[in-house]
Amino acid sequence: MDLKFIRNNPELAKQIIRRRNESISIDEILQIDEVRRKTIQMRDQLRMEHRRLTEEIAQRKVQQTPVEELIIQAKELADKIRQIEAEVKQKETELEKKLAYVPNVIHESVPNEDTIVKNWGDIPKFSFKPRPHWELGETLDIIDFKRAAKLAGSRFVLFKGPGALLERSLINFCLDVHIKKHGYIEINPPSLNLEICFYNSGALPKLADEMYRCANDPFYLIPTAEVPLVNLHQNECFAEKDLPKYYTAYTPCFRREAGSYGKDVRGMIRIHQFDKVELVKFTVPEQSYHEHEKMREDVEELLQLLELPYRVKLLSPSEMAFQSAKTYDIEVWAAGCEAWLEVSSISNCENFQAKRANIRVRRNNNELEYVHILNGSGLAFPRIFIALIENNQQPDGSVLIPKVLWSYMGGITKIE
RNA sequence: GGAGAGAUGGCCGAGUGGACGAAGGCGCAUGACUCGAAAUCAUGUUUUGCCGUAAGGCAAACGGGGGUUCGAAUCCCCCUCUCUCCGCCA
Repeated sequence: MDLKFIRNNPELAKQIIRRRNESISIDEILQIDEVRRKTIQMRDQLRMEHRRLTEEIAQRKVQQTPVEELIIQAKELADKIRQIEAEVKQKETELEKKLAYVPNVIHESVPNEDTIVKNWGDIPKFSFKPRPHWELGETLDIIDFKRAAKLAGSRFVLFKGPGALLERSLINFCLDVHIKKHGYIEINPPSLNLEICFYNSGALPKLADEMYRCANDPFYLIPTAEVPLVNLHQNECFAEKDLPKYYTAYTPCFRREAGSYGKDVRGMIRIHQFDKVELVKFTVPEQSYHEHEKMREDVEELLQLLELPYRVKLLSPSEMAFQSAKTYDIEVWAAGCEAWLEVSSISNCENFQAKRANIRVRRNNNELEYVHILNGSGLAFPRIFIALIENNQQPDGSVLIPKVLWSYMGGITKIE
């Protein structure tokens, strides 16, 4: 929601804030905006007068008639303008600060409660009690939490031998499907990004506590490749024929998990650094919901190829990310933890990020318009790794590798 | 890290204090000419904010920020990025 939207639809804006469980005050914003506009009018009026004076001075200089009196007048005016300019700037800053906390609109198809819209695959049955990944990983010597803790403390993981290979294979497999089959362009971006990029994508200011910040440099570690991918085209203007644009990137993702001390403490369901392949699309507005469904299919296809049972959840407004207008979460079943793990979140952010990052499209009719930007995980790995080894474990403690990964695993079909 | 050069509209490129939102060229759009096209000619061709139902009006912007001045693309300071050279390094 931008300022104009709020100004034209104050009641709707308030309703959206309520439904999303946000707390920013629309009335306060409108109040500041009104003062701001009045001040701008005053400023522009004075500037006009000042300009007239300046032009008069220039003319008189040419005609060599005296100008001292005019200069004194202009000087006074200039002082006054400087004052009012400062006021305008102050109001604008104040307003900007508030607007930074205004979330995106909600798409009409979003329900009030989280809704499961699809189930795929059968939950695996076992003749024995399936073990969780932290046990399996230790027995197979492919995950080492103790040594990871030596390096980085709790909530970090370290893959070893075939485990490291499996993680790497998963990454490559996902990238390859997106690149070769779905037409995404691979990007390998910096993992440290400038503050402005986080603001543009919607991570800042809201999630400041969730991110790692560099002490001596103006960077944050990215919590997702959504940040660099969305910002690739910062301050750019597409030609309509160049859209849609599909990007994918593998990056490590860093999250402080500040608000989740008691949650998912065992294993690697929730860790500070994890691998993820991300998808981002830039589209014209009228295509974005179609592209949103397509992106979801792209992600689902990976899970089907990996033979992991999953369900698709359409999120309610209070569960959606700040920048998203509509989000699907995809969750896989992990037999050892006996839980559905979120492995992808697929969002249409409409023009929210495009407005912040100033990314537009020159339409065929020559008009300028903000693009729509979508993002989705495809996929988030340690959790895929978890589901894979937990679901594919055998009575003897070994783990079968799905067929699609064999070539990536150098022919290994089983970890034992 | 040190030294130097640069950043102007969709692109190239001029502009060292007032007549510059910005010459000239290219590109693009529309029109004329043409059976049609090319060439040629003519006209047009940035964005943002504020006011206005609209037509339109006003203001701002020459990498970003600050300063000098009645007046800044032009002078001064800081920053960013690009290029060249030196140092260092996977």
